[in-house]
Parts: sequence; C-alpha cells; structure tokens
Amino acid sequence: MPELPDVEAHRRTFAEHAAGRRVVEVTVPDPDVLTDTTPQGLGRALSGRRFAEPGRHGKWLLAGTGDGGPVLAVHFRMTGTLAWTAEGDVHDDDAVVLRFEDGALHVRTVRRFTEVRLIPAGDEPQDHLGPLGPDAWTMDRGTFDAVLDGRGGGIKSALMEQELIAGLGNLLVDELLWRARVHPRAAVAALDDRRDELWSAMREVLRQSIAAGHVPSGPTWINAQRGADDPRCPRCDAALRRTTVAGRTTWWCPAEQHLHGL
DNA sequence: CAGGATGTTGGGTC
DNA sequence: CGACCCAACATCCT
Repeated sequence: MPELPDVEAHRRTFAEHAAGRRVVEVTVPDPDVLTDTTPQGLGRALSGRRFAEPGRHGKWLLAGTGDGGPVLAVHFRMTGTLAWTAEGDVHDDDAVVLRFEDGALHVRTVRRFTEVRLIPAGDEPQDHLGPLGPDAWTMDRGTFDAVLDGRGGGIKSALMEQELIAGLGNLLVDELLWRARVHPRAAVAALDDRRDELWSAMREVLRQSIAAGHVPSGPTWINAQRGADDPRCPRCDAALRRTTVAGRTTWWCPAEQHLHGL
C-alpha cells in the first residue's frame, strides 16, 4: 500500500505510540528485512532508548532517538504496514517488533521486500537512504520547477523517479496526471505551460491522500476505477484506457488527457 | 495455472 | 551521461 500518504499515516502512528517512549525490547522475526545490521545490533542500538518525533522523507519513515542517537529507517515497499497493539503478540507477517511499556509497534510485510535500516548515531540519514530528491509534500513550487527544468523523457517516468522527487508512486501519479489533464507519456519539455496544473494537482492529491492516510478511492478518484468491470472517467464518463508507462500499469482518460504539443 | 500487484535495484541497450 | 526496458526479489489473489 505504501506511497507517501501511507507512510505519513505510519509516521503518525509512530508519533502517537512511540515518541517519547522507552524501548523495552526489540525482536526480529524476519531478519531478512535488516540490510545493514543484525537483530542483535538493532536491539543493542535501540533497547532502553526513547524515540524522538518521527520524520519522513519520500517513502522512508525515519524514527530518530534524539540527541544524535541512532535512527531507525523503514521502507515499506509494496506490502509493508506499521501496526500498534496493546498486547504485543507476534503476528505471522511481523518482521520487526518494538516493545514499549504499554504495547508494541509491529513492522509487517507480506511480500517481505520491506527494508529496515539502522543509521548509526551521528550520521546523516540522507547518506544512508540512497539518492533521493526533495520530498513531494514539503517541497515548494520553485523546487518543483527546478527539478523538472531540463528533464528529458515522459512526465510519468519523471514524477515516479525517486531521485528526482521523493514520495510519488504509481497511484498518485496516475491520479494527479488525470486531474491535470496531462497524458502520462507527455514529454516534460512539452509541459512548460502546464506546470501550474501539475503543481496544483499534485498538491491537492497529496493533501487529500495524507488526510485519509492512503490514496482515496471515492467517486472522484480515477484510482477507484482501476480493475473495475467497466472503468470510466469520473468526469466525462469516457472508457478509461490501460497501458504500461514507465514499466507500471497506467490508467488514463483518452478523452481528456493530452500530449500537449507532441 | 498464468499473470499481476500501490516499490526498488541492478544490468543491459541505445 | 540520460532515459528506457526488463528481470528479479516473495507472496497472495484473481
């Protein structure tokens, strides 16, 4: 599930239950999710420490321990979630469990691509996450323009590129392109006069998705038409088209979304 | 049973 | 170098 809005919801869960609390115990039912540490290393680094307010960059959840202490970084990939339970019982899909006095946070993953990293005390988180562009939600309009200026290729692949803009995924990009009435294969270079529409569509899609904690699938969202028996444009009722763009299944309205000059 | 799934990476191509 | 394409990762669902 996780795109930026889902991770933001997990960040809120983490903030509610873990910020300011002391870690009692760390267990790692699936050590494969640890890419740069071991269950013992993770336990040694976190046990007894208190978490600070968690942060997020793109699709990474960043849970620091304050005062330059180590940072727990979680990337949920496609099927990861974060759950709080008062009982702390280990679930089948649990990969990492952080126990506190009054319950536990469970990093869960079905397909087990989820990645949990331990950023050593004093290190910059950015140096451990691979190349990431500015966060899609917190960046400003000038940064958005700067990132697209001079970029070749298509708009969907650009918006999906985490090194360019961090946080947008397949659903969000289809949704915002539909709102901006821009064809997913439109060349970035052909969209100089559509930047306002792209920017406001991105802001609006992110604002509503973050409020919901996921990409909504209501009647005004193209996302809800994905895989429907007879997928239709929520605005004009045209039959939606399904193609592959940037390696991902892409839904778009052939009546409303244009190439803009190509 | 084959194919696809909201993500990323590494390899190869042009 | 810049952009594209595909396979692979592990598991579930249609």
